[in-house]
Amino acid sequence: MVRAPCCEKMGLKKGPWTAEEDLILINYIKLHGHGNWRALPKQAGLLRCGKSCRLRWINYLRPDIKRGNFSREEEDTILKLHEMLGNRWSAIAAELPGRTDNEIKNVWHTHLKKRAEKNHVTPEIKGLKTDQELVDSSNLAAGSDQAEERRPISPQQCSSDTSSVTTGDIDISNSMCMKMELSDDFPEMDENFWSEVLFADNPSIAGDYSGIATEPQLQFPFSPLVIEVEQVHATNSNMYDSTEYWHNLFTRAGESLELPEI
DNA sequence: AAACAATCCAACCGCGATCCA
DNA sequence: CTGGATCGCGGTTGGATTGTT
Repeated sequence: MVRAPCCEKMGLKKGPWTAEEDLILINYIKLHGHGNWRALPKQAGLLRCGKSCRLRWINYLRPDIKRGNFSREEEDTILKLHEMLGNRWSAIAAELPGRTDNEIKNVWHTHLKKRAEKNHVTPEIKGLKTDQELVDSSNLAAGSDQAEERRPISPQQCSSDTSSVTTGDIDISNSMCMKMELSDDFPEMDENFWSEVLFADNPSIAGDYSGIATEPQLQFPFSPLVIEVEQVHATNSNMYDSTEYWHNLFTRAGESLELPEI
């Protein structure tokens, strides 16, 4: 059997996803689910192959995705699981809620591999091990040196443990992942934030995201959804990199609410 | 300030597994 | 049972960003 390569058909787009495409995909899956990835792009009106849509959803747009740096605990878990399972990223990801196999794979290759090699506890393991090997490697990992300093936070990434920014200012690490500290004139980030502020016109969308913005520091991974709220149809996604854009957006969102006394 | 190197990570590719007619 | 269609996984790539000289 000869398989036709993915996206072989002419006219299918490749490369980075635009905000509009993200929005189309999110809205389609919200309404119809994703029973058939192959058919999804055609039905949703996306010029992408199903594989690309699936990857984008799984690795980036899913509402339960946890963005930001990996905690020390998560990194240790990855090191231990990799010791036991080898490069079975999906199996490792299954033990880390909100993390994707792709993300774990990336963090392994960029940070943890070096750490493991430095500690001499994580030889490259391919495929399954025997039960006894699993026991042995687990014991080995449990006794490994975990006293290494936490690596510095990359300025490219947003994180739940970055130092706070000036009140009212917005720290944007990239267009899809921003973090801010609340100012006094900003709506409170509680479970109603998504439905009352960002999705006032479409409360059904808010439900899946209601748990995201409940911390004093808001983590905001879904810029396309904000775009929907603003009904902005930009052709240049670079505009979302603008600090001014986000500040104005949130200021306006706050003004639209009857805010409780803070 | 410019050039170059290093790093990061989203997205792609190919293949094996699984489903199903 | 067979084989086409689809899914899911792991490896890899390449553009963007950051750091260094």
